[in-house]
Amino acid sequence: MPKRNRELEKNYSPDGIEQKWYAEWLKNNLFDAEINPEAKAFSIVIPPPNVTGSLHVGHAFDHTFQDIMCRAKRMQGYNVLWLPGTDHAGIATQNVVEKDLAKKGISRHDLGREEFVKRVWEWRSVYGSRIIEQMKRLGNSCDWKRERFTLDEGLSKAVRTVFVKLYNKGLIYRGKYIVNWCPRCRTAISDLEVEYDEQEGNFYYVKYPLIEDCEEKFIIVATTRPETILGDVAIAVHPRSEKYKHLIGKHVKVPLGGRVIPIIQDNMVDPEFGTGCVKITPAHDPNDFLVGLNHNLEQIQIIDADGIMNENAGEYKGMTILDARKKSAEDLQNQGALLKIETIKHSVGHCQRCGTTVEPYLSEQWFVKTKPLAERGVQAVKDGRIKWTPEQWEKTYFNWMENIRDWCISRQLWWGHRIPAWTCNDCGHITVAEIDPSECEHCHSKNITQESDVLDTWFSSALWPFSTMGWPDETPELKYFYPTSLMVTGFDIIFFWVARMIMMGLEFMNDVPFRDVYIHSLIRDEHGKKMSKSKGNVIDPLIMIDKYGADALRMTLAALSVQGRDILLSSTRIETYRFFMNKLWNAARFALMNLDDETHAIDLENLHLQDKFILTRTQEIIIKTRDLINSYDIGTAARGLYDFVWGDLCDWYLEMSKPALKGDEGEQRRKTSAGVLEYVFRATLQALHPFIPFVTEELWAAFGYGDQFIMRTPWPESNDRYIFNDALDSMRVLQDTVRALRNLRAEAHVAPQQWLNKAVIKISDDDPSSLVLKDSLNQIKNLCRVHEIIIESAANDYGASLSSVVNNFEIKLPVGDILDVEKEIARLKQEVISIEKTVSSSKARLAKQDFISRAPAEVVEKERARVTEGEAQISRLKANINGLSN
RNA sequence: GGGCGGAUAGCUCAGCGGUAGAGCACCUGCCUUACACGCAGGACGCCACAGGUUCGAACCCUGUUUCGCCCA
Repeated sequence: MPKRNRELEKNYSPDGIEQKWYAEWLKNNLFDAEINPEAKAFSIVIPPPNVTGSLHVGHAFDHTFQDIMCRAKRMQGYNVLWLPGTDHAGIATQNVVEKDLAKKGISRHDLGREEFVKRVWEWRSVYGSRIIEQMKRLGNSCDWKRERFTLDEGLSKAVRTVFVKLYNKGLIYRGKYIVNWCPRCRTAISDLEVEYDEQEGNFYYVKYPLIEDCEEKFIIVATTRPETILGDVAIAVHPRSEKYKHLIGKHVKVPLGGRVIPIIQDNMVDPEFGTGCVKITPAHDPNDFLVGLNHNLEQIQIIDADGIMNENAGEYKGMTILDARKKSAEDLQNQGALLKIETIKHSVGHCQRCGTTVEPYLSEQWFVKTKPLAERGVQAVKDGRIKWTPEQWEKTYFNWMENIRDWCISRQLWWGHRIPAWTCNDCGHITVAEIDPSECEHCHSKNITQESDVLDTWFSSALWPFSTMGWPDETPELKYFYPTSLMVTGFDIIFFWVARMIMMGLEFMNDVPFRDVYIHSLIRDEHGKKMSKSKGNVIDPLIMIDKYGADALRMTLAALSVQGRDILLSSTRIETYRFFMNKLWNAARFALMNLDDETHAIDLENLHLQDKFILTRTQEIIIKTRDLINSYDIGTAARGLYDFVWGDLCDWYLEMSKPALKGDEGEQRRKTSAGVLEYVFRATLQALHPFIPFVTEELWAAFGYGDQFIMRTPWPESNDRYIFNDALDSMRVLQDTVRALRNLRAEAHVAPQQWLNKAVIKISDDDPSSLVLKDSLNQIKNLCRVHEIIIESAANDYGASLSSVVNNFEIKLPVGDILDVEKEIARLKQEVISIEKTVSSSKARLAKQDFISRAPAEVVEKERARVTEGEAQISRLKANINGLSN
């Protein structure tokens, strides 16, 4: 027998309650994944957040979505694994620790590699769990016992295995190429880690004097980077350029430095852009680099790794790029080589981590040859082995995968997976091995040195779906939970994670890493602006949780989520759902006040309209919510639950049940009503639980079901016996009637709490609505605060009345002297006009032969009914107007 | 330059072939013994523009305008 808690506070406060239940769930190991081949599995690996990070609202959304899925699937009988963890964020973490050291005046070079890495680990042990603790505040039901870190032992082993296998397959290579270089982080970064940004810049028109005797004395080249002129090795023109083709093969003098360089032809030149020819600086521009390779041009490096001009830059040596740019422009000006300067908008790359302008930099780096991997990745989606939601993102994925470029994976950092390659100082051979070798595999020299670079953090993230489950060992986890069921992430991360995980999963597991990908949109501020610390428009989820509770934040994020549109969040939005928690709380409080400690059977023979209505709606909502969650439409699911609880349950069902619950309709009715009430609340709390786990667990206990966690209950089953086909229609009749009557009250300025003596419903005896209304007479009285409702078909006169037409009947509210006749006539006339409008438009339709013959019969019928009903309403209204006029 | 998405009530968004919906904001009454974190009522929309398809279009098609985003 359930022991109800009838002592709920008047207002819900999440303080303490959320912490309490989270601790309880942990204590009872409710998040632990079970490996049980007898049962179906559902698994998600969390997209690992950066270990230096703190939970932002984007994470909160991403995690709320995953948590809803996991909690719902548990209730649906799956063994659920939600595997959490963080990534080691090479550049970011190294930056953080270096900044700390800098405060003490120490550089990482002072410490040396080994000591520095030790310090980073120390930092991680102190601060690395911050974001994990924050996830717990949100209510994440992750299996924390399986928490992983991309740099932990197991994952490092996986990284090494993958590196060696790819290298042996020829899919990893080393070479000197132009890469994106961040001079501040002093490392190469991948294409994906560069963010482009339109900037105003100068376009310098520079004269390069021709050496050979020609008609013209010089050729004009436009460039945004005059300082790189020092590294020019050629001028390129389009082979079919009318303007320049006669100059191909001639030479020019570089205006700075005075070297003589050739004029070459290349298709890459856009004859329409700038002056129609370009200078070629292979060491400092990615396009020029390729041109340089094709034409066997020299690569003159003039800028060093710190973004400082080097010895090849002559008198510019030691200058920063910007100083050199300024000085070169001045020097060109002074020697008359600068024709003009225009301002142009061009896109400039910046380091995603620190914002520094990225330099194209020629250096020795390691790359993954991605094409063969990408082909399989494309195939897996085309085959339907991976399904994208929303589907449109497939295109983005295909587009990237089909135009994929090799991935620069080496980073000139100390924090990360050190590349397992050793160069022989004697023969130059590179030994790549899973276990640190003691000699060169080629010449057996012991004089070998390990590569100092580490791997891109995302290299290890790409392995996350299987490395976290123990790969390369064959573990029961892999067998049971791989491929994972779902990957949930934002579209900004499709390439970083999703695409690379797919490639690596197919290559090493020979199967996709996840069956479904759900891509959600980004959260922006209330004005649609991207949240950023510098703009100061960041909504901190932890502050929101403190203020409104995790449930309110979760429900907000869930309800606002729509496919294919950014989510605009503001704290007033969260407040709305905070109010919803209170509404639910008070509805439960009301229920508890009206339930005894027994659970009563629902006597199907003893149900009233409101019972049938809410039972029917409950069946709908549990099915609909389940299906919507399973199709990842949590927004519609959350909004549906909100409307159900606030509208159907609180506004109508609870209000209508009050008399029966009080015992006004006898003991049998009280018991049955209590049975319905309890049943509905159980199902409602269960359906809400994945969205708002804390308050539902608290209320579940308050209802006296504390011997079992709601979290571990099965999803409510729908029951056909609780579906009453005409209950919803009947309810609509009742609702229309009540609204009309309330409207009349408001019209007459009757205070809400004031009881009126009498209202009259004029309805024909054979109208089916008549029975509905008669059956619910008590409810109507209560909802409208009228002592007596007369339902009759006769035309009795009750004196001066306000009136309203509803469907095929009429409501009159006798108000006597207080009736403002003129105002009432005006109101009724207004009503006539509006009904006439719809009637005439319906008539116009019905007059068209095409409509009658082509539209479905039911549509035509509906139109006819509209006319009949409308005309009847008009004549009633007119009769009332006449009555008042006399 | 290529691709994607949006344009619906003052704001934020649902709806996506059968005469427009919610929340917030606004206006009018109310502390009616679950809830003022509330209740009841109200006002507010040529559904961006122009064509087309259809008996019928906010919804489908084609253009245009405009605002975002991604890729080069």
